[in-house]
Amino acid sequence: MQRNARMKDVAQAAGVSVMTVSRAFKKDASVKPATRAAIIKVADELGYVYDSTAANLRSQKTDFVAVLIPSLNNANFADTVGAMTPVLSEHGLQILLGYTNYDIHEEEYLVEQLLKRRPEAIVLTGGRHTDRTRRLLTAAGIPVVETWDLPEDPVDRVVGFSNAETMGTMVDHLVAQGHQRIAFIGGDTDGDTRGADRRRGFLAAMAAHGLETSRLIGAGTPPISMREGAEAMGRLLEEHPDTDAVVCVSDLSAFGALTECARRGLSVPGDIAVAGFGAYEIADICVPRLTTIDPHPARIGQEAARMIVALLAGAGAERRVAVEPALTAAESTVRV
Amino acid sequence: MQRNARMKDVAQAAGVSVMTVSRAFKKDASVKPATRAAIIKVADELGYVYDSTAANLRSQKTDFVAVLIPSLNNANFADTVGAMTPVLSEHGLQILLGYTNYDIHEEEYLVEQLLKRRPEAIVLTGGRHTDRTRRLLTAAGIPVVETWDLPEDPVDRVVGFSNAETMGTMVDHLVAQGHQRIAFIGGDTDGDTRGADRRRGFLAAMAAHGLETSRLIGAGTPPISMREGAEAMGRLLEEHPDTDAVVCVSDLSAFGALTECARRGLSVPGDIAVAGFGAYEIADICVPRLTTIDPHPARIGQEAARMIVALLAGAGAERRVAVEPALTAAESTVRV
DNA sequence: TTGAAAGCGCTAACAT
DNA sequence: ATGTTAGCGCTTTCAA
Repeated sequence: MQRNARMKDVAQAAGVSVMTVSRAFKKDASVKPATRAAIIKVADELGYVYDSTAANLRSQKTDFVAVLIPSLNNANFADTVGAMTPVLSEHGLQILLGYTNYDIHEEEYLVEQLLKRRPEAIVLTGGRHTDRTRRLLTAAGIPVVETWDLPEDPVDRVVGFSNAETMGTMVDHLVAQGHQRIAFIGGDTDGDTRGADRRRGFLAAMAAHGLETSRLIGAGTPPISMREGAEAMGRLLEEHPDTDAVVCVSDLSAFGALTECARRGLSVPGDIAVAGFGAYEIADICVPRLTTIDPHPARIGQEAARMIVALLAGAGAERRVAVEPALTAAESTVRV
Repeated sequence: MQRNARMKDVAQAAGVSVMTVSRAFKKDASVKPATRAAIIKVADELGYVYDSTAANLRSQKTDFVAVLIPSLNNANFADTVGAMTPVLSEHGLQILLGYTNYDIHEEEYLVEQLLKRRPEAIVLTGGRHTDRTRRLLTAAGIPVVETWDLPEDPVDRVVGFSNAETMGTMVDHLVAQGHQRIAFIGGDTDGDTRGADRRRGFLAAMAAHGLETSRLIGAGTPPISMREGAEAMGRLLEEHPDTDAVVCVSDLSAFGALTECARRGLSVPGDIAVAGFGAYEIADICVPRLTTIDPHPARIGQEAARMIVALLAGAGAERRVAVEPALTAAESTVRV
């Protein structure tokens, strides 16, 4: 077994031309089955490994799809990527993953780096980017899909939902449960643009109900952890002891808030109702179960991947696919 | 701004040769600053984007490091990858990530696919692979780093710890707390080889203490979710009501077990002690806090990345780096 | 400090 | 069903 066999070596050993080897490897129907079998056998013996870097250059196709998410360590985004993978893989496409740490400048850097790899398409999380990012994306001339948002002026295509509007559903639910003095626990900065949109949506919905919007607790720099959620809950209970419900920017911070209540001997929802966002697994198993909003992360991924496959096949695709989030009311806000 | 400018176009527009443009882009000191500035300016105006696919082929370097993890949706592995990223990125290396769904055959497929992309090195999770995977890896002639395990016969290099031996620490701790009738909740299959190693380690440690090893609860196909942990806890309490402690294969299943106790009105650790594995954030915030083992996922990633950087620089590196896990005793197993 | 020639390992296009 | 020729967009190498 010789090191670093090339297609040429396989061709020589099999007594055919390089082109025939190339065809045999891409399952071109025009290669005689016996010839292909012989080639595959020889290639195996030589330990030949196909070199896609050469194919990429010659055919001007990399079969890469660049995907940018805010964080690797987030079940929601993992679900979106997880749902994209089989759809893309089925069409020979491979994901080139990057994570931005919730920073649009980091995103700009990554977009620049990834475009050099000549992906066939690019998927972003969120609808807010630097001007330069937008320029780079537009100039790249490939399908661009923004997800987890539904911006007014998408770069190209969008699959997602309005984080702001969705909060209206949550506030409506809490108000219907009889809550009025409702607080919001979220990030201090707009680094997590989706989190910031949720805060804005919360304020708008409260105002629409004619409710006071002073109970805004900053829990730290996004993403907000369980611990930060717990700390914020502590501050909320001290600064606004008469609060009767709290909406958290995610289920993780909401769970942290729950634990703080447990440690203080407060009953949820008896003393205070707690709601989250994201439909993480924890929401459905913690005690009490968390009222949350399911943004259907896997559906977003699937739709985005389908869109890309269609566009790369030269077929059309909608510019805007709305994936409607669903509120799941559970024990943490519903008094029995 | 013209579409698809090449280096040649930039060279023409700047009135220099392609080679000078190439040098200007890689910050070759031999290019006169003024020349470089002019080239960068022209490139910008043309909307030129460097094409690494061509460079990859010619220089036989992709600057890719392939990294395989069992699942995207796991904070432990995300931490490992997250710690590798900055170290590699600093040296111009980019991660090409794949996930195996805890399946060594899926791993084999991915290794085969990824090697075609000609990565400079490859990082795997775990020390158990198919024979073909091992052959492919060996033949690739690049640094191979196995992580999250400490196999006897590594393919090349290892950074990790013994999942089996680490369980000894946990059993010792529980025994020291006065527990004897200790159960284990883990996967039904060996798909998660690390989980299976933990189960084996648990059995060995129990035997070493002369304790009964019949309380093995299968919680489903790995990875074991919170929900499966809760269900398994339910079965454990029914089948072996006199159990006084339970070790779970991960903090996630352990948390599920905790919630089941809470729903049944059982006190932890008063009625039964519960321990996990992984030092996930939840272990340190749930009520009661979980006794767990911190395998230092970030340290594993950092060491693996450093090893790769060293090897690619032609420097030496240890074949075997042990990262010692640490037990954190907390409320869930310690009676006050 | 810059340039010219050659070529990385494949595949498109055309030929037979 | 298979082969020949040319070339993808860079960088290596050698030269000046």
